[in-house]
Amino acid sequence: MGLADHPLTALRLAKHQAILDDAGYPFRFERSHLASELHDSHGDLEPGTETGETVVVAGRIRNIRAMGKLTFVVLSDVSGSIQLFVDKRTLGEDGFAAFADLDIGDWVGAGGELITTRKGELSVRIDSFELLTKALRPLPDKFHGLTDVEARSRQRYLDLMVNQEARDTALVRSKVISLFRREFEARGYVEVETPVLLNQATGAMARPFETHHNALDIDMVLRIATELYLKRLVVGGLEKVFEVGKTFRNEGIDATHMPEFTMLESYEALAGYEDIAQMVEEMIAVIAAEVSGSTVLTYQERTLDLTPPYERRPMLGMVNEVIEGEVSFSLTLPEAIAVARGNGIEPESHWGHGKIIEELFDRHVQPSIWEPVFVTQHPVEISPLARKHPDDPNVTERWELFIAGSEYGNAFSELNEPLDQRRRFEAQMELKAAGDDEAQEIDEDFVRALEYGMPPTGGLGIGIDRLVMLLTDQAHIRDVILFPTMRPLA
RNA sequence: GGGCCUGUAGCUCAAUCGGCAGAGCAGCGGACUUUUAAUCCGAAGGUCGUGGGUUCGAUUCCCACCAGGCCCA
Repeated sequence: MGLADHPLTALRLAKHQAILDDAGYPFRFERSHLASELHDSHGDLEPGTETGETVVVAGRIRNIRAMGKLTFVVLSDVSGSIQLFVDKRTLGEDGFAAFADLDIGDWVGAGGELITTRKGELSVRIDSFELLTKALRPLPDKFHGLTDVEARSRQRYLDLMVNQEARDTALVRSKVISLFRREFEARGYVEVETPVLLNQATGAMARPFETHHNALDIDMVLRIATELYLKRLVVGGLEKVFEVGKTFRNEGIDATHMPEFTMLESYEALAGYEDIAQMVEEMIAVIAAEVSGSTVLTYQERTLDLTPPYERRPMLGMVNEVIEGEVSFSLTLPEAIAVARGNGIEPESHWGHGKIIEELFDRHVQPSIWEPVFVTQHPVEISPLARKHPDDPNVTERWELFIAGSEYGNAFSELNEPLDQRRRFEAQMELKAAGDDEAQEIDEDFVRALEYGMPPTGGLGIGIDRLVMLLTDQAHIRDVILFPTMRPLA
């Protein structure tokens, strides 16, 4: 149905067409003040004040209260809103009649004296105005707004227009990324960009999106991590690099997963995993304090303390604290499988001790974590890019940061010994052959890079979306991503 | 993948144990120079998600499909 066919839009369209047929719309407009600037500088005026100060504001009409020869308008801009006091005496007969043609949703620029009304509301008593853009469609309900989850995601522009929370979340997200950049740069890191389009998906265990390059006539995949490319840069001598960008994993969608998400990865030559842990807890504390004013915040109605230091606890110990029986690397595989089954997990044929321990952790430990904890010493079997722990060759120098039941970061002392890296890749390929479709493939050029010598290096990955969820008290990843992946309509 | 739930006017929501589908806001006409979701009067506005089936008659019952949500694996 076209705009002309609907009673709510036909009249707006006719007004719009009349403007197009006449002088058209302005290309630019000079505004003297944002709404918030006026409130900040004139917050405490007595009712009935005439400041004598002339200001020019611009924004979208959010509400109109017309009472005969006087109209009150709520005009909102990026900073907030300001009331227009539109009276026939000031604006004149013709201007007042023209103003009556405006609709809620229109963009308007207006100038006049800054006053307060009898009730004390700061207002611009306008003596001139200009329609900047006509809204051809009506805005959502001025009181109830837009609440339908689907509509809010599909038409994010409407969500942003009418829901303050949507705007706040978008701004916090921007701020978080900006602060990470500031923090990394302050530590001497340089921001780099690595390829999104690859011949091979490496650096994580996940299924990639597949695509095709026409000119080269080759199949390609979208990256599932930036890890191996960033480490090539450390080999190249850049020493401290980070990248923040979109990563893609061909998986389902739920409260904490989106196929397209934003990951931050960093690599620092000469650093170990504990150095990275200290850096991360510092950064999270700084960012939380800057965006929410405190390192103690409320998430989903529970208090959460992000004040460092965070606990460090080995994964195996946490698992054995809560499961029936005890799992360890000294068990035979059948014994380990029996422990898994005794705890409600049916191991797949390609699982070893390490995978069993991880599954026990995911099922029985992770959901009950609330305060931040660095879970350390992941099994080698599930950590093909991490360096083995000097005290225990079954586990690695690795941690994952868990908060409120979810994973927020992953870091390790990077495996830099090329012969071991090749063996680890080969073990992954055996898993793949055994039916693990998320096992990694060998990246020959990455191994070759290691053969030129990578210094001891501490690496990190942080899921930006989830961190923003935490800092904005959002329960769903779709609410921190401006345009979440959705099925097309029809 | 399995289970449960939702889809009705632009928005937010009702209702119909199967018989002409309702309200508030928005919009339209009118009154009003101090409103704050303004108020008052009036007249409008619907592919009841889509397609089948049952029935004299379906928004309502049944089936399939589409989109979304919640829980589980």
